[in-house]
Amino acid sequence: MDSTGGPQPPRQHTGRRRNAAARDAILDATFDLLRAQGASGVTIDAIAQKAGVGRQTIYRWWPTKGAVAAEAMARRARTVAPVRDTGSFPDDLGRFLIDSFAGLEDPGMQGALRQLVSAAQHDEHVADVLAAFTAQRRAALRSLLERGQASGDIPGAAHLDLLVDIAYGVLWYRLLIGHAPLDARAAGDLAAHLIAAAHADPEAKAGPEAKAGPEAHTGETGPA
Amino acid sequence: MDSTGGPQPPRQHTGRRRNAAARDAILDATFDLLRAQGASGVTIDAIAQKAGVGRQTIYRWWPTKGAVAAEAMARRARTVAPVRDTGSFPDDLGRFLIDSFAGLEDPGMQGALRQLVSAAQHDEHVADVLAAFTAQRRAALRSLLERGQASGDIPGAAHLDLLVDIAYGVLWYRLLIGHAPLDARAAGDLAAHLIAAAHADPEAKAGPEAKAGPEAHTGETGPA
DNA sequence: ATCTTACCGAGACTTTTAGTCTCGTCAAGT
DNA sequence: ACTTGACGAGACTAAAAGTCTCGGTAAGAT
Repeated sequence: MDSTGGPQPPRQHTGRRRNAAARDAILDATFDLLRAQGASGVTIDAIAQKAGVGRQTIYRWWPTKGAVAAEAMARRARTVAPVRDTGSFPDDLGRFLIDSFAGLEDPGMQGALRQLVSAAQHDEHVADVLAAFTAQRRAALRSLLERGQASGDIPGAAHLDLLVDIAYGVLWYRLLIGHAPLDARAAGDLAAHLIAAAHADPEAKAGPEAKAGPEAHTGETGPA
Repeated sequence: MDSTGGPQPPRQHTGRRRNAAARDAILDATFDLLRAQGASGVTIDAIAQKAGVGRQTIYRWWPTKGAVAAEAMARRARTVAPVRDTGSFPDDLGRFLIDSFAGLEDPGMQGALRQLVSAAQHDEHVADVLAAFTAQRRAALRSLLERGQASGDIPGAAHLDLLVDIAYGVLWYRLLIGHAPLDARAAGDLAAHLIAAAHADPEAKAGPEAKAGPEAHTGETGPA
């Protein structure tokens, strides 16, 4: 525990300017608590005490506890799963998914991400952060798939958005339900599936009213 | 609101036997509150008042609030998405997915399921119910896919478990993030994808260490 | 140099809600 | 008739979010 900040490091005031050190201490303490003790350990009191900060200092800069936790998560989540370009699209795709899954190896990180989704369901601020984060990840994967289209590894007619949702759907579904592992083998299977599936005719024989008429979209994206 | 039970229907005691009517009233009230007001409206007080029941009566039969909510959800969720057998596997698969997505049309039901996942992350009883529910749904879809294998619509070498996770992964991912619709068109696209993907060689060209040997695991895959 | 402003840590305070405890009541089983 | 155990009601405790106030302190303006 205490991977970054100790319980109560002494710190100077900065007068009438916002204290960046206090801000960092709060976010670090929040992330550490989230990883170490799960959501139940993250209370405003605990954050304030671990960061060596008054509670009001937290509420001066964030509207709710969820907003603090969301920003603490988002700060760390940027470093995971870069898009690479080795020249081989299948390699790049497989590597991207393996990296994405490997970023979840730490049980603390798994728990933190689960809590992020959980909190997003009843805290608008968290929902915003989660939406932005997942959108950025989808965009990263989509850009990779578009490169695969350019190189001919994926046919131009493929439904890239569906492929992206399939990849992240499997990831989040297994993360939240926990019925199947998220290891390198799963990432490889998934990469193989995406490439193979894209090659199959995307306009293949569909179900009954698969090509549903204009009445299909109920009202764009649902609530939440 | 008040789709099933009114606020306070008078009810008789049953003496030293458990009152089944009280039990039903509690579960109905919980489900109605969940649909109508979301998770924030579901308090033990509100359930007890709406059901016309004492709070202790709730705690006599369920260990936590989450357990009540989970059982209330599970009671209703059984009716959705039956597996049909029309003789045409593609039709049956498309119909199953359309039914599954249609069960989420009601925004109240969407919210209720989101709350179920959310609560499962910090309540063991809810997690158990959610695991059992999702496992039952996966088994239903898997049995359908196995019939597709038997009929030759899906090759025998396909990874059925991955296909199942893809279908439910897309469903839950879109439900929880809310970036894309869950309508009949999406269900049709998904059904077409599953059939087309299964036809592509499942042992197709994979990523870098897709068929990972023992050394592929960077640092042992995490638990979960 | 002094004054004003705004942040800081601390802690008392309010409010909400989960969960416990107790009590008088009432009907089923003996 | 008597015992048992569920029932409705409500007081009670505990935990935690969020608000309010206070003395202290340093940056920036006069």
